[in-house]
Order: sequence, then structure tokens, then C-alpha cells
Amino acid sequence: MPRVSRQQTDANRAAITEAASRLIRERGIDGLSVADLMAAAGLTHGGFYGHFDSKEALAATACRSAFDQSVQRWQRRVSSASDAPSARTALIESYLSRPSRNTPGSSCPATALAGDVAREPPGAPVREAYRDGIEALLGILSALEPDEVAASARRTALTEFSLMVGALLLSRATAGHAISDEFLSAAQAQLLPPKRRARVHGTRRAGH
Amino acid sequence: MPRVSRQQTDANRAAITEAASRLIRERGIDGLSVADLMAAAGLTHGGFYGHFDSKEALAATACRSAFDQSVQRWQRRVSSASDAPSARTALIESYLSRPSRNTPGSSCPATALAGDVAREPPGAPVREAYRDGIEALLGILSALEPDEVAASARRTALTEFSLMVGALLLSRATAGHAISDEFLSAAQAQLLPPKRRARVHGTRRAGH
DNA sequence: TGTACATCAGTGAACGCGCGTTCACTGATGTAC
DNA sequence: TGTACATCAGTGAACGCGCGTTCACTGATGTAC
Repeated sequence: MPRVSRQQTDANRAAITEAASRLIRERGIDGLSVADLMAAAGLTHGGFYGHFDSKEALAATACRSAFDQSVQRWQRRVSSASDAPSARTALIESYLSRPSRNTPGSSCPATALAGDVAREPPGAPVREAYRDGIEALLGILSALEPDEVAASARRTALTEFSLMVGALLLSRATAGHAISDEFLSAAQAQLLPPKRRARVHGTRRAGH
Repeated sequence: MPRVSRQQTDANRAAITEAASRLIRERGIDGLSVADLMAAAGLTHGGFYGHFDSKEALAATACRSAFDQSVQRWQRRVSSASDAPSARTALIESYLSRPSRNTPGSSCPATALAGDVAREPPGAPVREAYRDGIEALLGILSALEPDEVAASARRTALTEFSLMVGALLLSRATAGHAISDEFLSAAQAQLLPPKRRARVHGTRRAGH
């Protein structure tokens, strides 16, 4: 069954990228093997190098794909909200939820990949992808801040995003203990005005 | 040179633990090999299993050792400060500094290991060690909060600690770009009263 | 439109390598007398 | 205190395994006529 149509080739590449974007968030860069990835995409491992130069290049593409998904999800939430404050509330409630904590594979790569990217060497391609993704999410968040001045809105977004990432990651690292939920609810309480605050164990979908 | 004295045996075990506590923060749990670890401790790899049951057990011990070091460092800072607010300021300035960002091997395991521990299976021994360490650091931090009520001080400590971990980790993952320093300075500005705020590029020692 | 054939996407065996772990061995240590 | 010897911490070769990557091969696709 070799020599597949160009259309099928494109679909295969998309399947590999999609599987990689999920598996890299679940297992980390080193935890994802080429053989497992190709199997998840319904192919055999030898074909991998027809689509990507190396696992390193794959990691960067998978990271970019994961951020694209997150950016689109954030933008969709913003579009469907009545105003900036309620969009901001929806984003934060979703981000700091149990479903988000429990399904890293479909969650925000900023949190899922932070530890991996932090250990990558300076010139690694995945670092550029990660930085670009962070800037894109920060741009969306800062536009929702009530701050009048842009520089001030960015500073606010930087600290709020840091808090969201830190709380979600600590919640994952302590999952199974009571403190795991405490991280989520304390961060929600800090970020959201009391009136609009939602319970951590809400019914929102996974992701952010 | 086999059959070393009991004193030397204890010293060797301490050397392995110390090397592991540093290397696991630098390279992660999976990134640290038994052979590299034993070489760093000045021994050959075969002797590892005379000291630890498995690499999994080593990870838990190394995690505990790293947190012990952090707890002691925090307590020393608190003891040498004139009052709670200045102790809190010293801790935060040190945590959110460039030296801390650049030397993960001697930095806080809460940040360095969060991503690794988050991916460990539910029963992994390192999870217990991590949780115990987080609670110990939170206990120190919450005692420095001005909140009158204990529950309120804990909530404050939970969000402040999440912000510190998130900002430091994002700073590492974006190192080499201007935004890396922005994460540190924005979090400092958020956590510290303007008057006492210090520059990110201060001359403090690495660590936290 | 139909035929001939070069292209090349995917297959699966194979590569060298480093991993965690085991184990027969060594010889200084620590103990029994 | 001195001697004989059992103990056992550390050595280094070896294990099976999975990793990233390569490559000869296959045969449907896509093109040239």
C-alpha cells in the first residue's frame, strides 16, 4: 500500500501532527517516541522521516499546533462572550478547572510543556514555537484586562498568566490530595471578582 | 577497593543523594541516568543498587533532599530577617531573580520538578515527597502573610506560591528573550510593595 | 481517452546506542576468639 | 593486643529493551505521450 495519493499524504501528515500535539502534552517531549506517535496516527514508524526532518523538528511543529488550538479556543470564547470581563471570567474558570487539570493532552501547552521547554538547549526549535505561543495567548488575555494603558495591561496579563500556569501545574503535581483542588480554587478566587466566581468542580469542558 | 568502611559507605550514599538532588532538578527524572549519577558521585554504576532499590526510589529520595535544602534555606532567611514582611520580601526577591532562573540545579524543586511530578503515575513515591515539600514551603510562606486568620493566610500563600512557580518556570521556558525577564519583574511588582521592590538583575545568590 | 512508466509515500528490518538492572567477583573491613 | 576469617560495598561486564534514525524495497499514484 505504498505511494499514497497527495491528498492522503496531507491527511497523514495532519494526523501525525495532531497525535503529536496531544501526546507531547501528555507525555512530554522525551516521553513521546516516534514509534508510538506513528502508531497513534495509524502508520508505521519508518514513514516518519518522510514528514519531518527529526524528532526535534516534530516537537516544534507539535508545540506550534497545540498553541494554535489554544489560541483558537481562546478566541472563540472571547467572540462568544458578551463583553471583555465575562470573556476573561470564562477563560479563567475553564483554565483553572478539574477537567483542565485531568486532561493535559487537550489542555494548554503553556502549562503542559513549560517544564520540558525550560530544559531544552538555547537554540532548540521548540523554544521559538513556545515563545510565539506564549505571546499569542498573552495578547488575547491582555486585551481583556480593564487597564487603560497597554503596558499596564501587559504587566497584568503576565502575572495573571503566571498564576494560572503555576496553579494548574501545581494542581497536577499534587493531584490525588486535597491541596490539588485548593490550588485551583485559590487562584480562581484571586483572579475573579467574588460575585462571578465559579466552583472548581464545575461542569465545563476540558481545555482552557 | 571494594568493602569500604561504614563511615565511607554513609558518605557515598550522601554523595549520591546530593548529586541526584542537583541533577534531577537540572535534567528531570527521566533525564538523569543511573550511570551519570554514580559518575557524578565518584562511583561506578553497579554500586547504585546497594544504596537504592530502584531509580524510582532514588527519585523520591532526591526530591525530598532537594526540598529539605529549600526549607532550610527559607528558614535561615526568615531567622535572619528583622520581621515577617522583610523576610517575605527577601524570599520573593531571591525566588524571582535571574540567578534563580539560571541555576535550576540549586533552585527550588517545586518549580524544577513540577512538570516531571505532574506526569508521574498516581502511586509514584516521588509524588508523596513532592507533596510533603510543597506543604512545608507553604507553611513557611503563610506564616509570613499579614492575614489574621490562618485559612486566609493559607489561601494567600497558595496563590502567591503559584504565581512564583509559574513566573519562574515561564521565565526559564522563555529564557533568551526579553519576555523572560518580564515574567520575573512583573511577578515581583505584583507581590512586593513598590517601595521595597528590587531589580530582577540584583546580585542575590542563586536559589530561593 | 488510453497506455507506459517514472515517481515516491509508506513498509518493516536493521543500525548503533544508552537505558535500568543483575550478578559473579574482589579484597578491605569488621568481628570472633 | 594479635590473628583468622566471614562479611559485604563497590567493580565492571553483561542482560534485554526501546530509542532515534537509516534504507532497500514495494506498488499505487500521477504524468508524459
